[in-house]
Amino acid sequence: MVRVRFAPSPTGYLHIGSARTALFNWLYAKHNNGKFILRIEDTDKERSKEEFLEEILGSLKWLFMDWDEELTFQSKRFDIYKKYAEELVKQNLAYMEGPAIIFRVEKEKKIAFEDMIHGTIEVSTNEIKDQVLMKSDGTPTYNFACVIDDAMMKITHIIRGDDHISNTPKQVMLYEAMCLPLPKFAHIPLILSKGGGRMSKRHGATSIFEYKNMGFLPEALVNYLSLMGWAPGNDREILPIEELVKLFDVKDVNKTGATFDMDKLVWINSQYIKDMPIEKLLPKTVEYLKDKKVLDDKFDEARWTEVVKAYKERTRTLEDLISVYKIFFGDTLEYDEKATEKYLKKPNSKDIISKCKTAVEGLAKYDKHSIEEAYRKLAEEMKCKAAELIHPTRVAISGKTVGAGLFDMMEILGRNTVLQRLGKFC
RNA sequence: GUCCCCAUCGUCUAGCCUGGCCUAGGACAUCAGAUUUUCAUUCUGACGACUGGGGUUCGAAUCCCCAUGGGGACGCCA
Repeated sequence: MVRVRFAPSPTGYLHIGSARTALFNWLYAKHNNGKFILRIEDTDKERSKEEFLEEILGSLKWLFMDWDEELTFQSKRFDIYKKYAEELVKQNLAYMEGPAIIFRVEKEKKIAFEDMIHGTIEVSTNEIKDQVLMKSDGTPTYNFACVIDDAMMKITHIIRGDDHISNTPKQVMLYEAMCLPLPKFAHIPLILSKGGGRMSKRHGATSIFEYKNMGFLPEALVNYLSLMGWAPGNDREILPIEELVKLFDVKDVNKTGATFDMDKLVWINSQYIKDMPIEKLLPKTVEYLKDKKVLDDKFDEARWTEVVKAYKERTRTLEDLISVYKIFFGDTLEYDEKATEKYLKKPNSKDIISKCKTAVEGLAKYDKHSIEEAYRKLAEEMKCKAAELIHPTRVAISGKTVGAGLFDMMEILGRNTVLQRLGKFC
């Protein structure tokens, strides 16, 4: 039975890199019908905060990563670590230095381990100095607690970032000293930021919830993250999570660091928005607008449904929908300056708009087909292209040159609003 | 500095293990065309890479070595 773990330290929020590590663990567990377990590495009392834990768990849930079994907190296991450390002292494999307990490293030895991604990695113990196991304050060090916990939790595969490669020989020594069974290791490449160097708080947004805030769908983020250091083959890129579970194998993860590319994430997000059925997408848009405090008492679900249908093809992030909401539910419109200049302030603009207005007023039936028909007819009468009517109308009723199909927009807005907005430019 | 890891288009990657099918495939981005009432949609096309040098071999992106470049680790942080 495969048992993997994700072991965050609640000293900060969950960022892209850790989320990807968690995802690879989760995918590996699901693919093998194994368990995905969470261990909270909160040995640093000063820096560990409850709110960070909440944020980390919330982020994992948002990304569909459910975990098995109860959370393990290292802070509750100090006496266990101490017992193991004292045993090592008894065997003379470690020694006391004041209240601290330190592991004795024998020189001139080779420590080798098998990595599922990198193959054999070998290091001389000459590179490793004696290792602190228990600190003077009675808390265990990372490398020590990690080994004991992984063994006690019967973790079979340790999938973690490349940056832990140099910790591994130290841990292997401890496994051997305590006669604990060695798990399999897989060190996955780090995610790098644009300027080179690992993703960090300094380089752009890294908290998972920030991506939520920017209007990304968790489905899209999971999909994108899975493609950082791994590829399913057959040139496939858009894969639902079930498909990822089916195809993922940690052996196929590559060794090279991957640079995070926002453009591609945005593109994947747009694909998810475009292809998501309206029933599924709608609640997500509503929740997003609520979170953003954009949704107000003018909201009308039936109308919003029509809006989303009309716009989803060209929506890249949920954030795009904020300005769209304002067009359909706001009182005052924000006009794009260049657009007004081009379409509403020309000498003949007033004439065009008032003719359009008259045409809309004269409509027996108000729906997109009738409106279109009227516009085409009017263009014919005016001996001009329909586009010459359409562009000014679009700017007048939405403030923008871009958007969904004009006649869809007009139908959704309703005759009164359209007339009122056109009236401003006659 | 020492040790470790890595090296295919600007970016993510396929191919590498098991050398020939690679005049190196796909995607994002960029640019150009087409369609559309607009484009932030869609479709076409263009641009664009095996880091360098040595081997091994009839043959190397693929195997080996060196150099270079990038990343990581060297905490009583995790």
